[in-house]
Amino acid sequence: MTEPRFYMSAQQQSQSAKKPQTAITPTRAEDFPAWYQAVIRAADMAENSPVRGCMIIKPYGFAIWEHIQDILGGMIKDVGVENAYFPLLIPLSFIAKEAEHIDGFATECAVVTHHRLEKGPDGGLIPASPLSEPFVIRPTSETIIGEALSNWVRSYRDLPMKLNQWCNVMRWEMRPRMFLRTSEFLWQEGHNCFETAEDGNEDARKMLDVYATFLEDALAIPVIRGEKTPEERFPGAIATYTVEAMMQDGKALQAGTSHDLGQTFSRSANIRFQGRDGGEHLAWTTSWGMSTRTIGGLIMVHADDDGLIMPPKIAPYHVSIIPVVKADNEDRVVAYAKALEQDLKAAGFRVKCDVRDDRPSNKMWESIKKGVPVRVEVGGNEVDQGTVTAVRRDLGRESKQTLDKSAFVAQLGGMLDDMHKALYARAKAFRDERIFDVETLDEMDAFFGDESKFGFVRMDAALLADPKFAELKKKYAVTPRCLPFADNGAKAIIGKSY
RNA sequence: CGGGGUGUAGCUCAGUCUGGUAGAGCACUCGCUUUGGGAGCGAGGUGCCGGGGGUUCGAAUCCUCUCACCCCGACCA
Repeated sequence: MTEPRFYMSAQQQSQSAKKPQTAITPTRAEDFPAWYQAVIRAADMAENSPVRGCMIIKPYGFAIWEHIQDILGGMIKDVGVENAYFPLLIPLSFIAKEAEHIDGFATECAVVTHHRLEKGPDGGLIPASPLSEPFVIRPTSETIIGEALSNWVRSYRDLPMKLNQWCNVMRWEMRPRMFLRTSEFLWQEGHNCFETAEDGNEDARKMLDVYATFLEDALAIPVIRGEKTPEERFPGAIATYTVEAMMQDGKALQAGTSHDLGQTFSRSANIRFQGRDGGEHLAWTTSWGMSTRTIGGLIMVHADDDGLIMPPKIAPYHVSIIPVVKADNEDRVVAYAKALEQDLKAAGFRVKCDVRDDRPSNKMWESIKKGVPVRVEVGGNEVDQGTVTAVRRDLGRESKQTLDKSAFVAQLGGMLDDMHKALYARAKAFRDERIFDVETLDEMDAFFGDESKFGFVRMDAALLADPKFAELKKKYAVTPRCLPFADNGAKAIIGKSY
């Protein structure tokens, strides 16, 4: 890895020449996976727990998830879906009902087999009473929600029925990674139920659109919308739709999926209704989910060698205020900073006024590493002049400007909008420059074989059936990410993925 | 689940080959001087050397088992 493989503006490059020390070591170019872990720690988002594959999400990381819940949750309700909650434990017999489904999930299920602990001979505790039927800790809830729907759906007048739950799920992962693939993770899973095949398919596509809109408008992550190939489909689905994003190492991340389940689960769960024709029919269902993995994507799309960069709409804080005090002006500066905090809060912004007893420079670096969109410094000069000095995280110190306090409060919304657009544009340009159209599998071989190139290949979807594609897939550990809607299924996007 | 690597202070790591009283930088605590992109000087605290078992007079170091983390695969809505 000799050339810089990551996005750097000329400005950032000159900066790094001046200041080779980055807040995060190693840098993206040096060791991307280690950089990713370091960003999470530096921003105090999460850490590993005593339980393998299960992470502790710390307040700063969880605040991001809460904003995702607020925004995405609102969008889900806006399309007529209601929230509910279903059990964590699923009877083994439910999971076993659908053959293809259990084939897909069997290897990653955690199973609860006992319900009581007793003192063992060594004084330790041992599970004592076996359950008559083991439970599976939900890896997803199609089966148990299907069971409920079979009771709730009687007539075509009950349809559509649209449910969503925010919950944790467990999939026993062989290779866990913070946020990206943890054994326990948080998500929302939606389960909708319809009268006709057309209604179901239209819904699966609509919910994918909700995800795409959310990712682009709230997280500033550009996505490719498309359909998974049959091999990549959700077990039991007749079609799986996906939104794929490109990380700064050129790998793909599936940021949300939506499944047209046809009648697979209504058949196994017996979701029947009396139709307009008086006859009995199987319902058509969909399911769709987005998880805390998205937070990993957020990091890998936007963060830089100084740490996180938060898209303003889901940033835990829009602004951090850093008082720069001297011995003789501390009271005045702190009072000014707190007044500014109140003004900004009154204007609807999320603000952190950092009055801790610490050096201003340390507070600034913390703000940078946490990716707070706008950092405000107020000291004696600002107090005297009634101004604030503001810096945008994505642009760095070069963007430092001093504004009249009231003008700043009035302009902050616009600054945050601009930053959102800039993050999106930067990520989109990065991605678009790294999607390469190829005509043949030899060209695909040449692309993935070239160390200096990384990203996605786009090619004729018919090439997926060529036996040589299977060889290349194995050789480079790449997979078809999707058949983009934009090409009406004629093209396939190929890449490495998380 | 296969292959490889790493576990030593809050963090990054040296020390392990060749066994002999536990180390550095940063961070932390106190004091003074400082304060607009990671301050300076002085003083101070910090460890079941991942865990169990062994070899040895003596183990961070050697042997063995185990756990965790990281990487490459396999697997994976």
